[in-house]
Amino acid sequence: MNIGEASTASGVSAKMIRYYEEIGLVTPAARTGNNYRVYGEAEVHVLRFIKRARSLGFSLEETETLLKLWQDKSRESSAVKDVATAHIADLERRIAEMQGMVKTLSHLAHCCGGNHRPDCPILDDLAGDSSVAGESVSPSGSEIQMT
Amino acid sequence: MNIGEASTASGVSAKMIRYYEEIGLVTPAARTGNNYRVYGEAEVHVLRFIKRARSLGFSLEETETLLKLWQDKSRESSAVKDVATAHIADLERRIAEMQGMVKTLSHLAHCCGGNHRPDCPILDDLAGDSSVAGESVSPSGSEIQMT
DNA sequence: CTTGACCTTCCCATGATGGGAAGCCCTATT
DNA sequence: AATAGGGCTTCCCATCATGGGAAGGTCAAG
Repeated sequence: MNIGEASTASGVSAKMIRYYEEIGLVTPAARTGNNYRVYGEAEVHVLRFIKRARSLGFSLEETETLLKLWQDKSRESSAVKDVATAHIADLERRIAEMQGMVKTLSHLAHCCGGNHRPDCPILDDLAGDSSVAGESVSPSGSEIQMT
Repeated sequence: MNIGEASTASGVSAKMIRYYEEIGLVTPAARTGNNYRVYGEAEVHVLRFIKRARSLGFSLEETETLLKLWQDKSRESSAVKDVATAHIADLERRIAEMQGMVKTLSHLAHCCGGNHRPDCPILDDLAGDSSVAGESVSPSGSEIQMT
């Protein structure tokens, strides 16, 4: 199997397969006489593993750890679970961060007329004129209506 | 005000202030005889605007748009609202994507013993052996399809 | 006049991926 | 056989926003 076929079979682009080899994530592929990389089912399986880990948001570094654990038949499942748990925590942190942005922005957008007139609470907030609800949408009072 | 003071006053690192100038996000600062950049309140205000926009997750490109709208006294608030609304949609898309990952991972982590034994549903999933709970959580790919 | 804290520009690195050029190799069609 | 095409190789560059650090100029205080 050439790199193109391995790419199709694994869903990983040829560019990335070469890159993963370069950074040592996968072991260098064997070469044919014409210097083409050649792959077998085992290699494609590894590439699909990486693809799946990436699609779950694991970094290449985490993916490498998981890959090694996968290949280590005497691993302890707790080691895998630790990696996953840490990643979940990181995802949740980032989700919360973005949800905070959405909350603030939704509030500001709600307060913005979105019409032909120039006055805009969104710009006011960005400019620091937090007469609207600067710094994280004050939960209690300040239901300011402006149009 | 030198760049260091402007940095402290705005919360934007000196490195980033120079970079913003380089890419044309802010107008080049005036220079003193010794070639030092010099800043006034207006410039610091702009930097704080950028800082705030960045903290709400706007890209530098979006920030530039917002900055121009801010400085355009005859803007229509709808233009601002459009930028914000698009950004909210993008954030929500990314949040949903990450929540999908968390959902899958939480399920897998829940199923994983996390003990000294090697068998691990997390690795099984990554390896494609989705004998774990009949792949109801993630039908092979928590990626969001865009078209 | 030295020391240290600024400032300047310039280059490099990150993470993960894509784009593209130059050149070699193989196969199929003329 | 010659040529066209597609696939492979390596190498360099770009992204996005930020930081690190070197080499050297400048200024104020001791």
